[in-house]
This record gives sequence, C-alpha cells and structure tokens, in this order.
Amino acid sequence: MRLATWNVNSLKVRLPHLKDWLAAQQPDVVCLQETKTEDASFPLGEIEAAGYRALYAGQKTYNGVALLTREAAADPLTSIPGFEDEQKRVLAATLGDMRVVCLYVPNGQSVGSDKYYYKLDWLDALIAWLRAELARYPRLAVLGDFNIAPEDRDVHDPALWAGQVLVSDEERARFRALLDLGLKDALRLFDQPEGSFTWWDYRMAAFRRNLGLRIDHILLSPALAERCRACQIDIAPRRLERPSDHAPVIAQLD
DNA sequence: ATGGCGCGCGCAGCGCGA
Repeated sequence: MRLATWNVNSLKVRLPHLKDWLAAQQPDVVCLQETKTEDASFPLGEIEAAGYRALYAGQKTYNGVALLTREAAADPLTSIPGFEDEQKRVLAATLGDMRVVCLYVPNGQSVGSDKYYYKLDWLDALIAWLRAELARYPRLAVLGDFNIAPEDRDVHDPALWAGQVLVSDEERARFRALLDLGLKDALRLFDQPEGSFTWWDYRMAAFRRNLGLRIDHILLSPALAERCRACQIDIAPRRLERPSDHAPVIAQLD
C-alpha cells in the first residue's frame, strides 16, 4: 500500500505530470492540494482512465483538494466538523479499515496577519478533530501540505527564516500538538539525507540550489506507523518543465 | 532575498502562494 501527497498548484496545468507520475509510482492513495478547480470541471475522465476513483472538493481560483484511490472510498467529509469555512482545504474518507485525511493547511501569509490567525485557529480546530478521529479510527493517515516546517533541519537557512511564517513558534507548537496526539511524521521514521525538502520557490533558481523547505507531510497513527516500511520525497517531478513548486511525498505500508 | 516565478482570471495587471 503506497500513500502519497502532492500539492500540484493547479490540477489543470499539472494533469500531464500527474498522469505520468501515477503510472511511474503506482500509488494506491493520492492526496492532492491546490487543485484550483471547481468540481464541475474536475478531470474525472482522465483520472478514471489512469485507474483511479476520485473524491474532490474544489473552488474557483484558490485551494481545492482531491483524493485519488484505487478502490472506492466511503464516508467522505469535506470540512472540519464545527469549523465554518468557505475554503476547500479538507477531504477525509475511509478505505477499508483506514481513514485518510487530505489537508491543505492555510499558508498564513505573514506572522501577525489576519491570515496567520486564521491559520492558527484552523490548526486548533484540526487538532481537536484529529484527536476524535484517532479515537474512532486507529488506522489514521493524515497527508497534505501543512505549510509548517516542523524543525530547523526542515529549512534550508534557519537563520534567514527564523520567526517567519511557516516556521514560527506558534505554528511549530501546533505541529507538535499533532505529534502529541500520537501521530508519527512518516519521513522521520527513517534516516534521510540532510536538506530533504518538499517545496522550493520558483524564483532565484531555488530548486537547483536546494533552497527549500519541508512543509508537506505524511502523519501516521501508531498502528499504521508500525506498518510503514519506507517514506520518500520524490523530487523527479520538480525537475520537469512547468513543475509544481512542491514535490510529492510517498509512504510505503505493508 | 523581499524581487526576480507561476498560477487564475481574463485580456492588464493584480492577488496570492510560501
């Protein structure tokens, strides 16, 4: 069982990359973020032709999440219960005895901004919800663009980024709160090279210089972490023409 | 490093992302 997450930064633009990548990596479950596609224009035919079912919660221009699965998923949810939000950032569904949650955590723009406080509130609601989900679903996988670099080793230049959005103490405390629920950061279950990142700015040749951040994550409940045999960032799609600025992350479970 | 890129929208140039 291979679980993956990828912020595609427009599903319409990235569809050729996505199809090639599905064929190459053969994931069983794929969480997509920033589809920027209304549901009426979701490319369901092409996804089905690639061998996947799809659930999606999109909106015009911004945000949007999708869940691609080999088998049909049940009990979909498209928001954090009790958290009123027009923005399409959440998609949860059940596959067999596993609950999968796809997230596009708010960016936060800059520390102290309205969007930053929206991000913190959103994360607080997420933590409370996932606490309940963990109690209900022992096999829980939470994948997505968290827009948080959890530790300094997840940042190419910690001094440059210190205190900025994506690395601030308040954001990192909320990421730790997710781990304190019992969720495991799948990539950190295994040794990784220094400078393992999932996002690189389009500007300044940041990818070539590996000036990146690790902000896309796969979190696994203890029962799933036990079954996790590998976790990798796949930087190959970031090398292509017109890439997403994010790379996919894949976890292999028994 | 503070912008340089790339996206959607819509047809110019802006808001947004991270």
